[in-house]
Amino acid sequence: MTLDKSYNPHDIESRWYTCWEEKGYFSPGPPDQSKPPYCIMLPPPNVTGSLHMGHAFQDTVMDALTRYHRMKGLQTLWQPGMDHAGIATQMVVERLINAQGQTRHHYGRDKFIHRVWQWKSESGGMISRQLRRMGASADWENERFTLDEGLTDAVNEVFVSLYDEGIIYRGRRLVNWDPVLHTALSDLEVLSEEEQGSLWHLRYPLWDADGVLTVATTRPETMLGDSAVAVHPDDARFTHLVGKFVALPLTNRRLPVIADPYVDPEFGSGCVKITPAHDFNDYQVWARHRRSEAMTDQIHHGLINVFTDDAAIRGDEGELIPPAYVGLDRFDARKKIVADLQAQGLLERIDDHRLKIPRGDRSGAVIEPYLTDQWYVDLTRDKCEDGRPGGKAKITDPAINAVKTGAIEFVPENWRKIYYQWLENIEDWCISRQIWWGHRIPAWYDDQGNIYVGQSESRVREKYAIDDELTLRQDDDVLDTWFSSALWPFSTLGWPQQTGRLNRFYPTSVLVTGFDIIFFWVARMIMMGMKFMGEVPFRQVYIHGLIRDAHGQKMSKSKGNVLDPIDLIDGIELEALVDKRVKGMMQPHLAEKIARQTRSDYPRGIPGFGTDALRFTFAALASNGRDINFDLARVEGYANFCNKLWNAARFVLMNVQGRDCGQNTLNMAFSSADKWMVSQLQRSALKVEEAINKYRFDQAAHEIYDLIWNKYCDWYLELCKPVLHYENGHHKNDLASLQVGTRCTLVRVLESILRLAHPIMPFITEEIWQRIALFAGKDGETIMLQPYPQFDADKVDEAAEREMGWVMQCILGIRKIRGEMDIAPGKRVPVLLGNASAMDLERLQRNQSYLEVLAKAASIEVLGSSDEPPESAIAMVGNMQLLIPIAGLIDKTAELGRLNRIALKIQQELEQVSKKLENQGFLSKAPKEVVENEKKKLVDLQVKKTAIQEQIEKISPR
RNA sequence: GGGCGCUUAGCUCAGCCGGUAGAGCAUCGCCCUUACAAGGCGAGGGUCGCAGGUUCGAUCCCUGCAGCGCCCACCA
Repeated sequence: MTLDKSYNPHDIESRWYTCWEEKGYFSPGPPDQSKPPYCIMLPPPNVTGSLHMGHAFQDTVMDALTRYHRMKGLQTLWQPGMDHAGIATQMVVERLINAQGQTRHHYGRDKFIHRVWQWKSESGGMISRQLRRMGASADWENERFTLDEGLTDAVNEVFVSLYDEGIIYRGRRLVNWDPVLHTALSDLEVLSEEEQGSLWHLRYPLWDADGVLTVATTRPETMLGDSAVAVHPDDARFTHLVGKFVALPLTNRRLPVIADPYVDPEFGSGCVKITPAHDFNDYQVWARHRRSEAMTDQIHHGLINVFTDDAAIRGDEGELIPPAYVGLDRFDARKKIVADLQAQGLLERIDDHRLKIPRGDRSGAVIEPYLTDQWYVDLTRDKCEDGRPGGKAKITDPAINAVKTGAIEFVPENWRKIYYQWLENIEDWCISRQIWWGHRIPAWYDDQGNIYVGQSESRVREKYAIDDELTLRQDDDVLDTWFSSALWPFSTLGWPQQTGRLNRFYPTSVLVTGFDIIFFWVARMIMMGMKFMGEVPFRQVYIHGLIRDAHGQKMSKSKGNVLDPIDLIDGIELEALVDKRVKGMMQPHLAEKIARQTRSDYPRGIPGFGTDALRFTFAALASNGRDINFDLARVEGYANFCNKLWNAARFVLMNVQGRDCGQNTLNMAFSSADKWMVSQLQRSALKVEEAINKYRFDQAAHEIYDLIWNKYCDWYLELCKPVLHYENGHHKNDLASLQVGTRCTLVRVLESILRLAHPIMPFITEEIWQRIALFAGKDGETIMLQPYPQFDADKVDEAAEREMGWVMQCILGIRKIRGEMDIAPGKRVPVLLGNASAMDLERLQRNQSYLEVLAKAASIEVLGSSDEPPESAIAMVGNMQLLIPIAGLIDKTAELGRLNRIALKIQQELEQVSKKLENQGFLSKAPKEVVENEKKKLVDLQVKKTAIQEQIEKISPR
């Protein structure tokens, strides 16, 4: 049972993960009714997806929380699963079959869906395998998929119930239409970017008079669907034309000139063409004027839709659309229309113009506002005046209140505001998609177009008493993927069945997610949770930042700066990394640049750091919810940290194996160092716990790092050495009696540290724990199920802390002189103590061996008040002087330089402090402790100053 | 147009209730000391974006400005 000479993450990680999973440690286990359960829902990744840095980070946080609470003894569930990701997945599979020269229409709906399922079973589970590599202790036995039977039941149940209540409705209006994917999208799936475009100034001739009215537009091709021209009511340039008509060029229609405050007189020509079927604003203007007398012609025409599903000019609007344009794609139509207008002298000019172009988030296609029938969730009840079916209050209200009342808490808090703003300005949610992969809308139609909504066709026939003779046809559309995601916190737990899991784990404890899906997902989960469970879906929402590269750039394929978490764990050769980064890159020059950059950034590829190092890095970088610049150097540093822990464990094992380390001894003696170490452990345990409770994983990680490296390794292990190896030193008798207590402390503190670090670094802590637990008097199958270290005030020992503080100051003082004087570390130096108090002498008595070993002191002599010390280098510990004689050891000039630097620093501080103390305002208004503190500082500095000054004089050449 | 955030060491970031600053990495010395050179010991490095204000005292609170970033929104 020894540890390998060096830390090798790879074999221990796969070994322990398999063991944990097989033994069922990830499942929640039996409930402890005395404590509340703890539950986290994994934000379901897309089945198409593979693990990226954002996931890896998020999973680290969730797993750390899960392991922490499990160790705290709570019944803990981390619910995993995957999302069917309708559009994304359909696109992936379509691309596959396109490569074989087929389209989904060759397959037909059923066969295509079958093909997608087949694809899912072949290559869908990659991300869950990768999650396991991250050490995720999720309840895999109950993994769910949004298209599972149970989840589909939940979706149908919710849909039907909201429909029956009038909250879901079907309506014909403008939607965001993706002409490439041929589907409607919700507002959220449309991203507007500023792009360079033009503003065309078009002349519309007056109908009954000479002259023209110039309209400015960014979309000249939609003019075929114009219904009016609008000006501002107060715009004196045009008041005489309001109520008159203009001729729509290229057609023989006349359009009314209307006045509407929507128009900005300052912009363009001050006249706007109103094209209600192709612009959301125009639609509203039109709606305001549709019943006016001027619009009489237009009522006859209705809304003129000029596009097909592909955004080409349509031919079925009769004579409204001139045949010359029919069938042209929108961008070709634009060119032809502009050219034709120009030929007729109706193009006044073209200005360069920057404008926002809406694009589909998946296809990148320019989105068209398009008039179609779609299904909506009503989120605006009290804002709309048209006659939608009645119902209760808006379902956004309880969602807003859940946060306002504090039932749900955002961490960090400021995301609340963003959440409110969005929910308060929301439009109805378009939930139907014209694709095949997803939950088919549970609505059926008869030949008359009547709508019947129910869980299934048979339920519908029953519910509406429809005869079997009557043919019903199910709606072809599927639901927005986010509709099913919105139900995730309760659908995965069994709803609509009232299962034990549902009762036990809903509401869940915390949702861990990125700010980018607050709207897509978080808000909708809260809405649906409040509606169907009558209770919040989670009590806290921890919002984390985005993972960027080391210099704050977003990671993206086209920038070639993407890191794959699995590569950081396993390592990757340079050539493989280059291949990966340029594969599928369309622009060759970009590929070349990325390849060059990659070769220079990672000349030897990326070494494998192991999962624990990666996880620790994520934890250490996770401060306060802001974006995270991921620096590879940090992982390297934390891999070294793992190695440090590993070697510390080796040291401990070497010293406790086969020896008495206190398992059977009752009355052990403990040294001050032992007590100090135990005391430090308490303080750290408290800080780590507080940090985790605040989601400050950076603070938790730093505390653990500091405890292990600085306190345990650098100080405590070194302090143990004189005791453990006393045979080689003096003070034999004193130290021998401490050996058992030291071994005991050594191994027990290590064992506690492992438990403390386990939520962040599960693998290395388990591996070591298995080897040392027995020596620490622990048994158990796994560290995973051991109790988390708890702060114990009784084990805080302030006396020991003071004493060790003194010891450390002595050691540091001597080391400082040694370091700055370049005295070889192996060389022992004599040390003299001047001006030592009785307390100093007592402490020396108890701790002399530490000074001898850790500071490499050859001898320690106490000077009497009348003794004249030799020329020495000096360091101060309180009022006591540590002196190292110069003779033969130290360069006098160098020591003088050092002393002068110290003197200067003291002088500066002294001036600051005395200035403060001379300030009457400070003395009278500052709190007493602060003043006292400054006074004490002043005295200390003066003592130090005098001693240093004397020393300078003493060794100065005269 | 509205909202949010950021600016601290060469780099990446902490910094609580206001008492004039810390970490990791990088840099520079000295060391292969029997856990660890993936290491040890030591050192240097900051006008806390700028300008005001409040205060005995401001990196911290307030106001303004500059720069950077993000989110939302219907100027054709």
